[in-house]
Amino acid sequence: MEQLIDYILQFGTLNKNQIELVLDKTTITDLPKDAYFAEAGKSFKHRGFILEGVLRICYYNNQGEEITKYFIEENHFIANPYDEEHISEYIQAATDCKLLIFSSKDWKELSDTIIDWESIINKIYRKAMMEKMDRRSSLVSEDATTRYLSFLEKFPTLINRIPLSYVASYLGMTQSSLSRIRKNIR
Amino acid sequence: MEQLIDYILQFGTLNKNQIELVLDKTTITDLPKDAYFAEAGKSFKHRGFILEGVLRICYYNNQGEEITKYFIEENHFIANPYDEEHISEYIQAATDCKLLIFSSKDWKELSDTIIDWESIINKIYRKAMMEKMDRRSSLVSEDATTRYLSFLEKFPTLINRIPLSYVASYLGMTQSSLSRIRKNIR
DNA sequence: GACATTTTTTGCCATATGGCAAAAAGCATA
DNA sequence: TATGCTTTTTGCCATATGGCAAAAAATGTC
Repeated sequence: MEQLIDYILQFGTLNKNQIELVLDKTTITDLPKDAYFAEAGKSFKHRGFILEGVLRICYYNNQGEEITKYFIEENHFIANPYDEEHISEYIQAATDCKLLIFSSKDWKELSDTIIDWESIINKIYRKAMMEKMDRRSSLVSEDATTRYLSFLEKFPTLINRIPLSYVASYLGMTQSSLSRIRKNIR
Repeated sequence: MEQLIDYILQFGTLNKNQIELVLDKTTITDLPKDAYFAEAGKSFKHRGFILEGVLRICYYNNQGEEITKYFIEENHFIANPYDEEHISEYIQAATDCKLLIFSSKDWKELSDTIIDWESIINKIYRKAMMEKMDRRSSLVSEDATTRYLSFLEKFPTLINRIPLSYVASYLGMTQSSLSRIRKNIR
């Protein structure tokens, strides 16, 4: 579980006891590919940290198409982005994942016990949101080929591990267009 | 300045003294259309709150095109989204604006004095980021006409107040395409 | 290895959007 | 109102992307 601590310590400091406390609260879990970590409309208050694998946030747009809003990578936290009782989107394992889970009770205990916890988590949250925002933003202003190439740069190992349809909906193009783009690049 | 307080109180509670303190720290300023509130590469540590008007965040992409990343509306805070010493984008008045400004020193004082300040601000920040993220996200998966129509819904009064070029770059299309779409809708 | 199932690629053609330059419209100022 | 400047619209044509269905390839299961 060093991974988790290493990651957190990039954003603030914790002493030995605090590190113990955090580790104490985690439960390690496997989430197989395609399984949901959270489902739209259901209660979702726990938190997770990805040790291995990639998850995706997705929803259905007005035309009923499934859209991948963003991917969450290894060494990132998973939380309800709206910080509400229920979640409005799906959080699904895009590959087999190994996660650390915090129950909402344990998480609250961490906030109450570790003085800087909230502030550290907020730094992490901000950085993560801005990253996703920027990525999304550049998707709007580039052509399809450029979008795909930046995807490859950002997620170099992902393309062979998840269905193309996820990538296509993330990049805002149809799967056949994506397939043609891949052909042209070869 | 009731606007500011009303807005903050949606996210937490402040007592009379705390409200006084916050108001004490604000300076009211006019920012004329096209003026910059912050410029890429420069130091940017102060904060603002928009009483009237709309600002936009923009940057230049790899092809040197100016891209509007998002708009910040009335009754929202303006801050360096990366929370760093320097800013990497431009924050520009899209219309004449009336702002409340907090110096970075004053802002820090608020954090140090008002126990819940950070937590309130974080809630505000999260909500704002998620809104922008969602908006951006739907831009990727819709066709140009739909994107324009949702823009009109989200910013009903903006279209006649700012150059079409800002809107086009925000929506990820050329200005001539936007112009043609407008023609078709009429 | 053979089969069923899922995922990816391809062909054909329709449509949407882009690029560029000129015209038109709008706006400020004298 | 005339003038110059900026913004928006338009025409013409090129190109990119979508839609749909079938074929091909990959994957899992017995």
